[in-house]
Amino acid sequence: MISYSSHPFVKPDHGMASSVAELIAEKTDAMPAGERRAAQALMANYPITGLRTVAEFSAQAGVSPPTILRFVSRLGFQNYADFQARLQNELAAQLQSPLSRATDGAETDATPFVAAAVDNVRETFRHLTDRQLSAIVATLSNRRGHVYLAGGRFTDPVAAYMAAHLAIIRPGVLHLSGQDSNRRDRLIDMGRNDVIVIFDIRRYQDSLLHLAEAAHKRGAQIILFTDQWLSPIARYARHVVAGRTAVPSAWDSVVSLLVVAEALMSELTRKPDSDAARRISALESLREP
Amino acid sequence: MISYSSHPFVKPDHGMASSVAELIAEKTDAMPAGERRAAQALMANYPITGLRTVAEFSAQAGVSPPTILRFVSRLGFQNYADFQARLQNELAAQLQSPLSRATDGAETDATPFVAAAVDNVRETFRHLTDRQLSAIVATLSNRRGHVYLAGGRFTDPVAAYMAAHLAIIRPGVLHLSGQDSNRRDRLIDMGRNDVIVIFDIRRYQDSLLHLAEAAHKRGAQIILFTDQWLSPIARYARHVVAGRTAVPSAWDSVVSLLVVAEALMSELTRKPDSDAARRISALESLREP
DNA sequence: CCGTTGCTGTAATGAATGATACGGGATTGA
DNA sequence: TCAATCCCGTATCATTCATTACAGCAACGG
Repeated sequence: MISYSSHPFVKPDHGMASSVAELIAEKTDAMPAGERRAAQALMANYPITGLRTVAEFSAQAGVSPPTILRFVSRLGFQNYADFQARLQNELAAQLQSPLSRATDGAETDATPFVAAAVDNVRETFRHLTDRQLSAIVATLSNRRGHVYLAGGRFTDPVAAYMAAHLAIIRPGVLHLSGQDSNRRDRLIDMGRNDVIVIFDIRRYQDSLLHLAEAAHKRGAQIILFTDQWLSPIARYARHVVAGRTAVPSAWDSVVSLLVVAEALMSELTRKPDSDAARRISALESLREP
Repeated sequence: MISYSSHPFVKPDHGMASSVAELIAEKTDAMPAGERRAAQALMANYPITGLRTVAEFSAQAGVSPPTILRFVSRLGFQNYADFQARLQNELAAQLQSPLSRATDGAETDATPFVAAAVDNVRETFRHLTDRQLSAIVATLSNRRGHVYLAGGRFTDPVAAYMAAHLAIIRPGVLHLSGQDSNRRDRLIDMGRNDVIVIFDIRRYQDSLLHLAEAAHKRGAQIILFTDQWLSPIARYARHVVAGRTAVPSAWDSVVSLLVVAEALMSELTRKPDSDAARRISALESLREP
């Protein structure tokens, strides 16, 4: 497919070690395990952790205080104070010119892949109206029937993810996992009040089409998550979410579909007539004692 | 409207002033001369000066150390440590979403949720170096052992998604689904050449920690996908991917972790010494005839 | 002009921090 | 498998830090 660069994950290279972050990136390979944990903890929320005390730093990294000191020493600093001074100077310089950094980040994304994924999400939501989303939320709120979820080869995990949340928010949620037999058996229970959420992106799977067809004949409402070229299931679907899936990769991306699913779960939980909060606390009390 | 769920960095409110800067603006008029000089010095390059020691702060303001402490006390803080903690928390919150301001000026995103998700993805990759990603790709390329994948309550689908792709790219891929017994049984097979990919975001699950611990003891390399607050598994991990998961929702978002996983799969497939292309076509010919 | 009040700096103290020496334990190579 | 090396954590030390007490000083009102 498209090869944007001979080197993987290319980012703009600012020369060598102009910042502590780059210094760490260079040397982290040649570090022992403990110091590498320190580096990872620091990079996880850079540079705040480095501004705290050695004890706090070490606690967050899960290592002993001396390991932190060895870590800064390996980076080339004479003592912890010098290290912190360097971080503070970087921070000061960064805070003084927030605009230049903001435009830097906004224009050139980390990698072509990330840029494409972000574009996909934005574009997906640009083509989704609030009315559509609200309608789907309303459909999923209907307590008079069950909600079934199913997906294809690569989208079934997305269905499972959505089912995991939905099962907490409301009762009667069932994830129809991979096996066709399992799906067929559940079909006989489907009726007019039921909803089935199907994820199907290219290459569209016949088994899902058959499932949708059968569910449709039984009167179930179909919510379809597909790509921008629309699965044939769209013919039977009550609601269609068309997400952008193209990325510079050999594989398609389901990120945009996942964001839509998460946004729906968020709204569903926020809904006034939803007793999600009560169910969550009830489930937690069931789990702990 | 928006309920930012319980958050490690959320701190007690010291009145109606939302930030220390506003607090100073309110009270600076009613201050004695020396303390006012302290306030001015702090505001001159906020908040760096407040993060230094009392002695340095006092030197920069041209007053004595006790004056700094009286200044802090007048702001309502009980001691200097509380004051610095508050400043650090503000800074952390500000650094966590530096791009949101940039998107404010440009195009406003469809919903706060989408904006947060996009920021999360960008921020996650800003903290991930090329070298880290390449190292993970290299680790996952090692054919001399197996690759196991496991996840928590909501992240297990992400593990499954990654496993679905990885199983096509290379042999020896195994998704350790939910059941602990299943996981325990597989542990005895793990050795020095094996890799285990674990997804664990808050609330961190003990079962995953035990799994990681055991795998680590057996010499397996751990690749950890977690949130920015770092699962305790980070202690045992060879590689740590710290994704941003905070969104204006009752649930956390795994979108950033998914994007990282997809980016890794993309690179892994593109790799020159990967026979992914051959495997893909071979598998397709197995399915169709 | 003097007494009072309030602000500020110097000095001393106890706590907490960064730094170091040492021994156990894991890892690596032969 | 064994030995050498390196790594890491516990315990300890010296230092620095924040904090408090106290005295000098200026400002203000009587």
